[in-house]
Amino acid sequence: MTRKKIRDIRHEEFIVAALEATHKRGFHAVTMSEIAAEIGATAASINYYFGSKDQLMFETMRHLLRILGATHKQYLEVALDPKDRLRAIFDAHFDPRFFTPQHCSFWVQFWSAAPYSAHLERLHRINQSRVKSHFRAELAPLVPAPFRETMRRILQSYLDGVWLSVAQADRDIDPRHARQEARALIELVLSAEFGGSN
Amino acid sequence: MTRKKIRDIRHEEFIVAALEATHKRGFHAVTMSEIAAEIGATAASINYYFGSKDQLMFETMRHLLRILGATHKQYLEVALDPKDRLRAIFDAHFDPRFFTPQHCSFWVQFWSAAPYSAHLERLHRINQSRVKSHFRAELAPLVPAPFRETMRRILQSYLDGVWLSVAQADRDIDPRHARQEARALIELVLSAEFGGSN
DNA sequence: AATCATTTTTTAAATGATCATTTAATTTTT
DNA sequence: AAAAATTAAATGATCATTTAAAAAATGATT
Repeated sequence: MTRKKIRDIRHEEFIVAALEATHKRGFHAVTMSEIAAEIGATAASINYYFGSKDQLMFETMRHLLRILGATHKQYLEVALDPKDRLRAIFDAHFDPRFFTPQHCSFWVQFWSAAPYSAHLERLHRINQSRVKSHFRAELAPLVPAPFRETMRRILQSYLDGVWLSVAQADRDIDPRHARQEARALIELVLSAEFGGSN
Repeated sequence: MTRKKIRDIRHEEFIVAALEATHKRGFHAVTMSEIAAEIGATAASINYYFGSKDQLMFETMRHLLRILGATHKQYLEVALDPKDRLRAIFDAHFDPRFFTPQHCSFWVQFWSAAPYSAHLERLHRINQSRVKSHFRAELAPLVPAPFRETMRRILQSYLDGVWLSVAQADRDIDPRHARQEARALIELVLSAEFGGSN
């Protein structure tokens, strides 16, 4: 059978611990000991498994990106038309598995810090261009080319902004509501009178 | 004459230095010495004038908020109709005096860190409720009550999101363009068919 | 089952580096 | 001369990381 290696178990445990501890104490303030304490371990063992604090944070973000990617894929599989495919991007980001206080805190703080670390910035660039091309592809059949980039930037900025709000807890976490609101924005964007007839 | 006190001169110099150094090195990574070096001073003098690093950062954010408030006021004074007043919020945020790489970096990183400090959080709450009530007031004559909060949250999230993008430098700083795009979004929001006819 | 050598995992303590802040003295201004 | 501004150096605290040793798991051999 697929008996899990200790290495894999700890890897996952520490990532969950990193998310929880970062949510509690902040991305920069959180210490190795605090993260380790979440699962009753010591700081040294984090280095045994991850090599460094930075690497743990890096792996934690990759973990989030994997969840996001898998969720997005699921939604795309059941999408019936172009509008569904556009919604799938928001549905994935606002899926209850992904859209949690812990994930939002980590997400926002990680990306804020990314411009100051070559290692993190690489991840940021990769993710950013991935999201950008998804949006472009889904908007292509829905929005005329001259307006497409404007609409894409509006949607992407909105998406980023929701996280910032949530991380700052001036808006409750409510995946269902976040989705509804995203759909309202999508309707606005698609109902725009694009230059011509009406 | 209004001869400036040394105290006031240094106060402003250090705030500019904090913005510049934070932009270069990151909100948490930046050191007192680096900030002081921006104006050829030493770390100790920051404490002489501000008492602590935290307090300097706090005062720096208040400085940004003062600029924003004054700019907003100017735009409101020349606004002719409700739509102009709504635009004024975005115009102020995207004014060239405010919408700079330095300010964006500081702004985003400061607010990301705010939930983890009682001192900073207070400032955040005050500012957040100020912006919220501005949006509510300006949307009141433009959007029917049942849709107003949704539209407000869309606009506010968008506003937050633009900063996040800019701080991450995957979008160039271009105040004129940012304004145009905000106006496009305002048009979308106001052209929505609110419930009734269709 | 039991033993023991080997490997893997874990930890306590040491290390070393970095900083914000304080202090006491010096320089500059008034 | 007195006050204000500035600094160099000391202080003390915090941490990530390393090291060396201990504990736990593994597995081969009886």
